[in-house]
Amino acid sequence: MGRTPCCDRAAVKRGPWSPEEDEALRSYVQRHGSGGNWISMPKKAGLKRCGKSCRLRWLNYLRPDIRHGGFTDDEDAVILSLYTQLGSKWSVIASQLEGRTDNDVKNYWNTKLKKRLLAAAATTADVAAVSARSPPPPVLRLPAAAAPATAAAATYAAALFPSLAIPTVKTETYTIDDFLAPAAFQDDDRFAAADGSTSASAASSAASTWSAADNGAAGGGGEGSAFLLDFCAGSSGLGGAAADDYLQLPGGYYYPLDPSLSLV
DNA sequence: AAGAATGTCAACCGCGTAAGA
DNA sequence: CTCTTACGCGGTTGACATTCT
Repeated sequence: MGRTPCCDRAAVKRGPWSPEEDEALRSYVQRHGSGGNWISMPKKAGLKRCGKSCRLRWLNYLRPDIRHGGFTDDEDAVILSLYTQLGSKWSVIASQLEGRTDNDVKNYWNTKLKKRLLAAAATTADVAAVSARSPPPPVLRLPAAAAPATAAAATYAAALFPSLAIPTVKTETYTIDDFLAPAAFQDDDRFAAADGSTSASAASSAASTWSAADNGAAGGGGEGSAFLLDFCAGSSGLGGAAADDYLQLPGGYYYPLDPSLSLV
């Protein structure tokens, strides 16, 4: 039992697009747009393709404002920072990079940036020690219900890429039950809790109330406990900074553009 | 030179969800 | 309110290119 296919697979062409198909799609979309309906569009454009395939081809390759390859250091920093704060929200991350698609960012992360991160971790003794306690690498998985940015994750990224400015802003303190972190973070003294205690002590105090089943999004292999995280969210309490100083992200989150805005 | 291994990236799959009937 | 349809997204696959042995 599977989901009903969006189109008749036997009747549509699949695989790589030919230049002729590209031109047919490009000229149709430029003349008429998608018509608000990608499913019916291929037929109108004279293409034997699934509508989803057409949409993907247009969004990821044919759009005139697309840039491919050649990611800059600044883009690396944004990707790294947003990934550590938001996780694999590729569409959100890509929306902050002009001309980049979610597919491009995702591929770039999976094939290059992640490896650089691991390589950096391997050459940094203390970071490597953290990684060794909880392989795979300590990517923070955010609670599905709240998904706040995390200063701890940004701090970790800063430890790996000291030359990059990875800002965070603390606007509110949440209770220890609200946020969970991978085991790799929990007994590392560099990740201080908002109340001034270390994450280790915070984790220890909360250990009795946490279990792996409590939050499947917590990651870190299932072991571990909660710890208090600083985070940036919401439009109130941005420390008096102008709204223009922040990227507004879906869900009411804000990403500080100026490193000097770090309030943690 | 040839085959194997690895890297890259376009494309596909299927799920969640918004919108409309 | 329920059901259907289409869109958007993240995860995964597979073809092709490149590097290694």
